[in-house]
Formats: sequence, C-alpha cells, structure tokens
Amino acid sequence: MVLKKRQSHGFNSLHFPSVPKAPRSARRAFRKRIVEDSQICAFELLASLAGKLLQESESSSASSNASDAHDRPAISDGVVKRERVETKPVKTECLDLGSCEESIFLPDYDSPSSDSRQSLKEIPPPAESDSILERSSTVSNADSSEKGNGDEKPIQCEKVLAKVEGVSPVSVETCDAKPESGLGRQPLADGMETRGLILDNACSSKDPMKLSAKNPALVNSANTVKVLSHGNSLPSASDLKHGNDVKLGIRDDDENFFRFNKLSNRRKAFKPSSRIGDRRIRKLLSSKYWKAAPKLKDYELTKPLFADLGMKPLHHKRKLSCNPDKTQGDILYKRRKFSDRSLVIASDGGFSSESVCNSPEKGMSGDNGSAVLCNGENGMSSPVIGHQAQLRSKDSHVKLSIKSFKIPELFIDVPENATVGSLKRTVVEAVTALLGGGLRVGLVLHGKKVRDDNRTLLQTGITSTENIETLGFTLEPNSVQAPVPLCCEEPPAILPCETSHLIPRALVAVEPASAEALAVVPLNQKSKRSENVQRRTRRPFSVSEVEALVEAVEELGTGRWRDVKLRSFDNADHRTYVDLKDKWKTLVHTAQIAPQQRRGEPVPQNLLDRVLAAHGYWSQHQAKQHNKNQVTATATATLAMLQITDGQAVEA
DNA sequence: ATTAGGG
DNA sequence: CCCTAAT
Repeated sequence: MVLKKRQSHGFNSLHFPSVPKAPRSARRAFRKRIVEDSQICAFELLASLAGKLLQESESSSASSNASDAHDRPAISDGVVKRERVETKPVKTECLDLGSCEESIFLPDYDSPSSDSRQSLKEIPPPAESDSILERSSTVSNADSSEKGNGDEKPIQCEKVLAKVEGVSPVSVETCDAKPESGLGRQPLADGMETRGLILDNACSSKDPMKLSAKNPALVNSANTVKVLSHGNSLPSASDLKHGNDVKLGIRDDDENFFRFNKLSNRRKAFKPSSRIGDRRIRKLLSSKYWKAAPKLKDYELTKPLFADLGMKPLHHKRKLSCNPDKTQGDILYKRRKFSDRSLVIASDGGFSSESVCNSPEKGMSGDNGSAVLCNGENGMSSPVIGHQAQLRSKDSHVKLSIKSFKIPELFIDVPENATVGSLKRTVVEAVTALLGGGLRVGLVLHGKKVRDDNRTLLQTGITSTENIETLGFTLEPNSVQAPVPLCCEEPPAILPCETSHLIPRALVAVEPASAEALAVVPLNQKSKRSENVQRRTRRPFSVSEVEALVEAVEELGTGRWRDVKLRSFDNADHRTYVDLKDKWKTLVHTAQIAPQQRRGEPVPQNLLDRVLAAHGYWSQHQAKQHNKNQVTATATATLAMLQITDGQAVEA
C-alpha cells in the first residue's frame, strides 16, 4: 500500500533537475556518472544527513516538535513531501531508480531521445490499481526519454522494478544531485590521507552490495558492548534483549574513531539525534519498504549506526568531501540525498527500539545476520578485528584503511525499567569515560597482538596483502584493566593485576550469565568461547633461564623434562616441564634460523651453539637414555669431548 | 602424570 | 603457550 502510494504520488512530488541538453553520448555519460556517484556516495549521504541531524538536534534539542517539523521534510522528502506537493514532473522518479541501481539500469540509457520527458509529463498519474511494475515501466520509459520501440520498455520496467524493491524508494534527489558531486569522492580521499590514514567508508564502491560489505566494521563492531538485562520481560527489558537497539549502541566503534576529533559535542548530539532518527524510522516501519529490501541488509544496518550514533563521522566526511569551491547549497543537497537514503535504509526492522520490539525477527540479531555483516561480500571478514582493506602499496608504503576500531568490551548494567534513552546515555557515558581515561591503540595481526613497537611494518609482516587483511586495530584503555574479554578474540592487553579505577559506575565487569547477554554478543562469541579460559600470561625465558635449561638438557638429555624441571626449575612454579620442553623446542628452532629472523630477547650465540650440540647429540642417543646415571655420565663426558672437538678424546 | 608433537 | 594423543 504504502509503496504503491508512494509511487503514485512520489513521482509528482519531486523536483527533477533539468538535465542539460547535449549530444546523446554526452548525456549518456552524464547519466552514467550520476548513477555511479549516487551509489558511491551512499555513505556520504548518510554522513550528510547525520551532520544535519546533529546540527538540528543541537539547535533545538529541547523543542522537539518544532525541530521535527523542520527535520522531516528534509529527511523524507519522498514520503512526506508527497503529501503536500503532488503536481510535479514525472521524470524524477526514473532517474531516481536508475541511480540506485546503476548496473542494471544503465543499459537502458542507450536509447535516448529528448522528447520523451514531456510526453511523460503528460502521462496521467497511475491509477491506484497500477502495479508497481507498470509504474516502473512507465517511469523507465520516461527516463530513457525516448519514444523508442515499445518492446524495450517492458524489459526496462522489470529491471527497474527489481531495483525498486530491493533497494528502494531512493529519492530523486539522490540521483540528480550527482552531476555536480562527481568530484565529491576524490576530495574525501585526499582529505583523509592528510591524516595519515586513508579512511574508506565505502563511498568508493560502485557496487551497492560492495558498499555495504565494505563497511562491515560499522555493523559488526558489536563486540564491544554487552547489555545485560536480567529477568522479566518488561517492555524496556525485552527491547534490550532483542538486541537491535543494543547493537546500535554497540556499534560504537566507528564513532569512537571520530570521537577523537570532537568529544565534547558528543553527548549533546547523541540523544536528540537518535530520538529523531527513531521517529523517522518508526514511520518507515509502518510502511512496506522494509519488506522490500532484504538484500540490502548490510547496507541498511550500517545506516542506523550513523543515524543513531555517528553524527560525527558524517560530519567529518562531509567536510572532507566538499571542495573548497562547493557551495553551501551543494552541501545541503547532499544532505537531502542522504536523508532519502536513510528512509530506505533505515526501513529495515532493526533500528528503533520500537522496531526491535515489534519485529525482532526482522532484525539482524541472528547469527546469520551478524555473519553476513561481518563477512561482507568481498570476503573481507574481520569480524572482530578492525576492518581494513588494503589499498595499494606503492613506493613500499603500506596504506591502510581503518574502517573501525574495536574498543574494549564493556558491560553495562542498568535496571530493567531504565529507559532506552537512559541506556544510551549510559553507554555514551561509559564510552566517554573510557576515552577520557586515555586510550592507546593496539595492533592485532593474525589474531595476535603486536606488542613490539619498535619493529618495522616489514618485519612485522604488515605489508603483504594476506597479512593486511588480518590486521586490526583496537582501542585500549590506558593503564586501566579492561574487563576480561569474554567475547573478544584477543587476550586482555593488560594484565589482570592492574586495577580498574577508571571504569565508572555504569560499567561493571560481569560475566555474561544470561542467555540474553550472550545473544547480544556478536559472532566471535561462539568461536572464542573456549578462550574464555584465560590463557596463561606469556613469560619469556630470560637468558639465565635459557642457560639453566641448556645445562640441564646437556646432562639429562631431551625427553626427561620432569627431571629437567626438578633439577633446574624446581622453584619456578610458572615453568612446567611442558614449558621447558617447549622452550627447548623453540631454542632449537631459534638456533637453526638466521639471527635476523630471531625475535625477542636475543639468546647468546654460545648458548644456541650448545643447544644445537646437545640437540644433535641427544637425538642420536635416544635409545640409550635408559641407564640414567650411566648414560648421563657418558653424555656429559661425550658432550665435553664434543665441545673440545677432539676426535681422539672420543676414542679414549 | 609425563612425553612428544602439532597448532 | 595450548591441546592432545599416547604412554
């Protein structure tokens, strides 16, 4: 119903920028560009919208009504506007659709003629009974602005329709804006680079799906926050349990990143904006849109993040993406585009608390959803770890795109009857406190923390394509014990002995006892569950320990680790015989590799020589290890002789 | 409980 | 360091 309605009205309600008359080829190119850009800038649009929301919320946080009135038109031109203006040119919609679905739609542009537009205008508004398909066809025809053969039309229509269902009711604005914003992308990249990193928030992808996939970080950063709700099923509680909203709050990572820039405004912006967003979405939820775009899940999901939390990122982006000479109008334009997008995207059931309530199954709280989000389409899966893509590495430079930071896991404990708003605030406070306490960036490669700050990227292996994919960044509280990472893949960056004085009241380090709590935890939970049993802290062997070990092995041989332990490490509780055995193993390996490849505290070469000697000896005398004393004596003597390198001594 | 080896 | 199979 809604969709239909929209169709019938929407066409008329939107203004369509006049497409410059130009040679066919030129126009075609123009169109194409439009299409690409519209997709490319999806996130930019989001950013713009967010920025707008932020501004609005700041200026009118108290008087919500007034602000809403203002707000909506901008955001939902497509939906709201139609109610007012219903007599607009038809062509807009066409472009609209096309822009969203570029690849499919493009082909259709081949047969352009310039008059069709007018003829289209004259086309009477479709009857309510018109099917979407029909509508679409009409539109597409108009769009092609050609009176070509009727045969082609039907086909076009279908394509368009598909698009519409899947992606949406994208707004006209999104499409038409493109002409001028063709440049938008580049500036963004440049701007980011100046910061030392290239931030690629997917605006650069032409493929809609890729677009979503490129931002797994935004979506999947959920790891960071868990909401524990006990007990009953009060409305508020259930909301939380169902998670979507919670997850939103969780998807804080991205925001964190930006928060560095402007922490102060955060709170102000946060609350109001989210509220507004909820309303809009609520409205959307009542529509059928959300049903129509299952494939855009990822995409949609990313939306809420921005809308709800990430005003900053958007802002940021907007700035970067705007050319100096771009006019204010241009910016506004983008925002509007963005807003339209939001309608579409946000329509998924997983945004507002309300939606969570009403249709939890629509959300992405399920494992599958999470997985999808994390893995994305391009196979870039770094669910837990940061989400980066490798850009080109030229000039022996390593370029990284940090899609998000993973922040330490937080546990939030709030009363069941707490409002969603208070929960959000709590999360903000918690994160703010965390950030306020100072942060440091951690680096994870192949799931392991890279601790040695002095190693070069080359040495660390952060150069090759494969490795970079497994590279992640984390935000860690500075000198504060992060809560035990029950669902984090990496061990706590800081030893347990450190105390947490920084984590404020709202944050509680608790075990996720309830199923609900676990449910909110993103994917890694499962696989990492085993790691909940904390690993022993790593305690590298000192040179003296190595020496003691070598000495013991020289005497006792390999294979009698218990004896080695008793002999030389009896009082070292943290060294088990397995440890000693392992250490010996690594020592042998270390001794066999090039010095340049060795890591950690260097072991004196003479010790390594002894290791090799003993290793060589004992590997040839495994069979003799039975007569302890005798063998030991013999071994000792033999070793001594070996070291002397005196063949005659051996004979004697 | 140890040992040996792979992860 | 962890985990396991085999002693």
